[in-house]
Amino acid sequence: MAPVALVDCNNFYASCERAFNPKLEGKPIVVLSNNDGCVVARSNEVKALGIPMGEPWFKIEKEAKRHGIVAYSSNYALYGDMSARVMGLLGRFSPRQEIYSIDECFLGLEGFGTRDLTAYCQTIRQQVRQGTGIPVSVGIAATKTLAKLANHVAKKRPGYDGVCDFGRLTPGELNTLLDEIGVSEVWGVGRRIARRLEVMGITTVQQLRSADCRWIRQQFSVTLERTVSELNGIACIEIEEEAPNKQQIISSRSFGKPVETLQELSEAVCSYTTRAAEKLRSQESVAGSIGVYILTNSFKPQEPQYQRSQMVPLPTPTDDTRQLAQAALRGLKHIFKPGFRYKKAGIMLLGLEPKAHRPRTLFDDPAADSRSARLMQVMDVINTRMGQDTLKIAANGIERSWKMRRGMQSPRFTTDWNEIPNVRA
DNA sequence: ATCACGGTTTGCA
DNA sequence: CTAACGTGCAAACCGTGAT
Repeated sequence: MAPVALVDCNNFYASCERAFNPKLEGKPIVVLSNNDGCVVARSNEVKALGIPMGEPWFKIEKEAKRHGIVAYSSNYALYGDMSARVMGLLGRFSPRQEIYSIDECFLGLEGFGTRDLTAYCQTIRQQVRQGTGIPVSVGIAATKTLAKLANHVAKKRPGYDGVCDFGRLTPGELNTLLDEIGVSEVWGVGRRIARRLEVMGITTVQQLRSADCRWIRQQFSVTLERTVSELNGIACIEIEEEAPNKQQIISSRSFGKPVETLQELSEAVCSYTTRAAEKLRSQESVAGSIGVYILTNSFKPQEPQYQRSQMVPLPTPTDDTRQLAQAALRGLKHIFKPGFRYKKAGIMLLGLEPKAHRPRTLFDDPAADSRSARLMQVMDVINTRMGQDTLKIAANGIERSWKMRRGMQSPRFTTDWNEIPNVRA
C-alpha cells in the first residue's frame, strides 16, 4: 500500500499575517472570524496562554490585551492567495495531490521505493518555508486517517521536527504511541462521538482501533466503521484529486449591525446570491431551486425572536444571477416581517446538476439562454480580473450599511498593490 | 411494508 | 462610550404520502 502524506500549515492564518510582518515573530497573535466574532486561529504563544479556539473575542479582549496579544480581522483575500502558492509548491512533490482545505493537502507517495520519506518531507517543509514563509508539518502513513494522526504527532512532539512517518515505527511502538493520543484527535471523531465513545470506555486512539468493526457499525455508522478500518491501515478513503461537484451551495453571513428593513435584507440576499451563483457557474452546474432564510439574534433572548426560511423552485434550472436573485427576493418578501432586528440572512442553491445535463423543453429559448450565458461570462471575467463586484446587478446596493465589521484587517499584501505599505500603483 | 421525498437535525472541520 | 458569539457542507434522521 502506497504511503500517504498529509501536509498541514501550522496556525495557517496566523502564519500568513506573520509572513508579511516579521515584527510579529515570537509575539502572540490571533485571527478573528467574520465580524470580528470568534478566535479562529492562534499562534503557539496564544495556545500556550490557554485561549481556546472559537472563543468569542468580546469575552477575552481585555485579557488578551493584557497579554499583549495582537488581533487581526480575517483577510481571506490574503489567505486564499497564500494557500494557492503553498499548494502550487506542494503539488510539485507528488503526481497526486488532494487539496483538502485552505491549509492542508494529501500527497500520494507511491514509487519512492526504499528512499527515505522523512528526508523527502523535510525537503518539502524547507522549500515551502523558503518559498512562502509558511511553516508546515507532515504526517506519513498507510491511510489518510493515520496520516492525519501522524501529522498531529509531528506538530505536537518536538522530537519529530515537523515530520512523522508511522511507517518507520514498529507495530508495538505505534500501539504505544496511539494509546497516548485521545480519541477526539481522530479525523471524523468530533465532540459528540468522542463523548459517546468515552461513555463506552473508549478514550484513546488505540482503544478505538482495536474495537470490533461490526459493533461500531451497529452502534454508530458506516462512516465510523470506515474510520476504524483506516486506523488499522486498511485504506477506505481514496485521495480525490479533483473535488466532486457540490450538491448544495450555501452563502450566509451575519450582519455588522442589526438590520430592520426589507431593503437592506434584499441587498444582502442579492449579494449572497451573487457569490453563490459565481460558485455554481465555476463548477458548470445549474440550480433547480433556491432557499432563503433570515433570523434574529438568538444571543439576545430579551429581544423578540423570529426565524423563517422559504424554498423557491426555479421554473427551469439556471445559473443566471438575475433569475436566481429574483427568485430569492420573492422568497424573502414572503417571509419578511417588519418589527424585528435581523442578525443574519442566507441563501442556498439546491437541486444542482451539471449544466450540460439540464433537461430541455419545447418552450426553451436558445437565443435567450445564450445571451444569459454570455452576460454571466462577461461578469465573471471582469470580476475575476478587476475585483469582486466591479460589475454587479443593481439590487446589491451601494451603501451596504449591513456589511460585516472587520476593524483590524491587515493589507492584502499579495493581491492588491494599493494596500502594500509605501507603494502606490 | 417499503420507498421516495422534502425538511430538519446532527456532526464535522 | 457601548456592544459585541462563524461558515459551509454532507450524512443521518424523520414524518409523510404513494405504491
